[in-house]
Amino acid sequence: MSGERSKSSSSASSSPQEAPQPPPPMPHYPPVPYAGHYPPPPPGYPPFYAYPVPPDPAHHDPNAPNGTAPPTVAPFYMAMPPHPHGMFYMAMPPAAPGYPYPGSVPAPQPPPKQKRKQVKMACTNCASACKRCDEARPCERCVKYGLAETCIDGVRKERKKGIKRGPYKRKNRAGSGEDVASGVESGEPQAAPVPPPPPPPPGYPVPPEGYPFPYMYPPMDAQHSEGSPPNGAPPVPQFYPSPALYGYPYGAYPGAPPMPYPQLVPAPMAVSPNGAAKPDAPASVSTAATTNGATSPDASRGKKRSRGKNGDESSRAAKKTKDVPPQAPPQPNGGAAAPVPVGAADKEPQQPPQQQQQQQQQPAPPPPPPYPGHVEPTPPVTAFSGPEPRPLMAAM
DNA sequence: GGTATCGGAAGCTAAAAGCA
DNA sequence: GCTTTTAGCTTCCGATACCC
Repeated sequence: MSGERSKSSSSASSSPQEAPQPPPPMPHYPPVPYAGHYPPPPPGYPPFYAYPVPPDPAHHDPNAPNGTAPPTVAPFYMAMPPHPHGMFYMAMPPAAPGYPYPGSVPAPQPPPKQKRKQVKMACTNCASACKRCDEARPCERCVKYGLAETCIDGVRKERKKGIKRGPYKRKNRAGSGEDVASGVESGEPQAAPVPPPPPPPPGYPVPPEGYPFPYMYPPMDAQHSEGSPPNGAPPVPQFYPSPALYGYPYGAYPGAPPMPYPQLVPAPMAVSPNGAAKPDAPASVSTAATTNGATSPDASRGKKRSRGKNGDESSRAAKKTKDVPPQAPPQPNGGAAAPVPVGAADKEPQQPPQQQQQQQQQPAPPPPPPYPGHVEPTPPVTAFSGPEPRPLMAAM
């Protein structure tokens, strides 16, 4: 629907030195045929509507009890106030627990990863093989491979002493109100902090304080702008309280009190000094960006290894036990020197977020009515008596 | 199919630093 | 003293190679 959304939100970091440019023209999206799985909206319903993503059986909650079917969500209509023609800028709101993202983006709720347990001291056989050991002696693996008689504890290397360290930085403890640096130590599920609203796309003014995102902007292009003054004067930027305010996750939920559609609100003229949009930037916030050179867990996966036919313990022993070689089982095969491992060149390339666009092929609304210059109050969405209408945010 | 090899992330834990 | 942080060291996951 709002195909411009993803492009605009990420390009806001463009340098303010660039010359202001008009926003890209609003593309015309042909009406998408109805998907056919859901009943059509009733007559008179607001032009935007949507349905939840059908429950995906592949995404089974591992924490759910066995046999529990994934929750199903009844079809609902996504109400949206009539909006003006022109730029339609929306940013992705945070997810809320229990509700899927409407339409496109799956709510990122990875299952809690179980912490790896490791034994205090692995036996020499397991340690040399880098395999899981257990507390029993002989351990399970040694028994399996007939190494029970050599299954003994290794010797833990003594830690170096006298290592000087600089003054350590205090981490934030829960409730201390200090700098939030950790929080991961507590192990308790914490409410995800609401990210600050992203800046508007280049060329569009920053909304005034108190206007939550997503924002809707009327067109700034005076040539085909219905919201611009007729005398050729620059259009007055106006902000519209987000439709998301009237829907999930900002307040719409089954049983929520109805809220009226917003009125058009003039905003102070505060054109941002940024420049042109960069349409190639993805919309997703790159929280996974490693800024300190730390490698992500996945970055090392899938890496090809050249393995030197062992015998030469140099590489392994050099890494692991520089001075206390484990009592490794005899290696029968003689060894060619291990080639140097491949470098960082074979890191997995970043995957572009294409899934969003695919999932946006969803029930399409009829074209919105012409914008008359202001938003007329529309009956609340709860006045609709369709199949359990639920006002939802309109970011799709 | 199995085991061997091994890079490196994850985890453990003791030393160092900070605090009352 | 105790608590907290840091970092050295170990465990073992997971990928690949090799062998039967």
